[in-house]
Amino acid sequence: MNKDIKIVFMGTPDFSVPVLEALIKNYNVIGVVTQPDKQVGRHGEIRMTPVKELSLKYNIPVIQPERLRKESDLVLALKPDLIITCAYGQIVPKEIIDYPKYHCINVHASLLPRHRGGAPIHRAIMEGDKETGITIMYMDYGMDNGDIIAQSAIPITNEDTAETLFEKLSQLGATFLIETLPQILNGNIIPTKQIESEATFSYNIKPEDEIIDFNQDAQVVYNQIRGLNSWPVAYTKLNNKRIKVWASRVGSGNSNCEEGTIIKISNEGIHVQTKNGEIILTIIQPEGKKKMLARDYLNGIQKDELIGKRLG
RNA sequence: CGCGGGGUGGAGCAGCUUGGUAGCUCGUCGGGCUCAUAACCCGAAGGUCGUAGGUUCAAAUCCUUCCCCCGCAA
Repeated sequence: MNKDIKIVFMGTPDFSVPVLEALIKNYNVIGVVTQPDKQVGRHGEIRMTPVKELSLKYNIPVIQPERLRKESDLVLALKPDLIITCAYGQIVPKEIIDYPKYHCINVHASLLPRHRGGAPIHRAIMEGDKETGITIMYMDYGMDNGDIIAQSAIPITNEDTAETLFEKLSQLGATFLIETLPQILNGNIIPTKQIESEATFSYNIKPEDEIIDFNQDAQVVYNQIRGLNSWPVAYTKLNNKRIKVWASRVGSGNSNCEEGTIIKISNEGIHVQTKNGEIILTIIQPEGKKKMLARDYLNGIQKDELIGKRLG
């Protein structure tokens, strides 16, 4: 392996970890850039990013600029020959992109130019895509718009959730990068431009994206629920209290009730009317409770009072 | 000291205000009905009510300590 090429890795969440680990094992990673540690949880503990944790384990120096734009010299001081980014979370400034001899390479979790942006995995499922994949590309100054080096596609099954797809893609990202990197370094690959007219953006999940809209087809509701599992999890409201919905199934029942109405309860869960049929909520989490089978939830309440109620 | 909900047999809950035989819906086990069943009927096992202390003749219930789980906000 090419141990004399000095690589700087930039990444932040769990998704980036397998990619970084693969790099560390095969190449010479001289530094890691990740987001600053931040307060998290109820007690305001400070937690380091998953990428930082891994870096410390391998004794690799970590840089955590608050604003990379203003602290880019910290990165340049490492004199990287190659920079690899993967879900870093900040815009990489021009002076960094232009610096390394072997350029900046980004590992992105979609088949670009589809799903540029910060939430490609969630949105691929929410939009009902049948396939997605990993794109390895040269970074340019815009958002995920650089030239494509290589792509690897995988199917999205109807049972995939954001979590299962995250897992698959982050493993694929790692192996595919290691597989592709030698050819990149040898100059054996001719990058291709992205077709701008086919570009779509997958913005980060906004709070309102988490609210279940029953006024859509059951499959769309289903896609939303699995697309937000296991983070941040879709929710609706019952009696003005939040209920997260972790899992659901498109049922075969139907009624002429208004969308969002609970039309039936069964061993399987809570049947709710959508625009074109029912969705069965199977795993839920009422405010203040742990997540549980809808069936268990139903054991603890007066079932009759639920039928006919509206969610949302 | 950011706001709030909660810890009761294996699961989900009620009971706590107005202290005094442990309740409900499931699950499990046994039996019955049935061609059959996740359905129905009968029966059984299983809980020192998160922890420590206090008040009381008596505490799941009232007071205090601590531990743990969770929702929101950041």
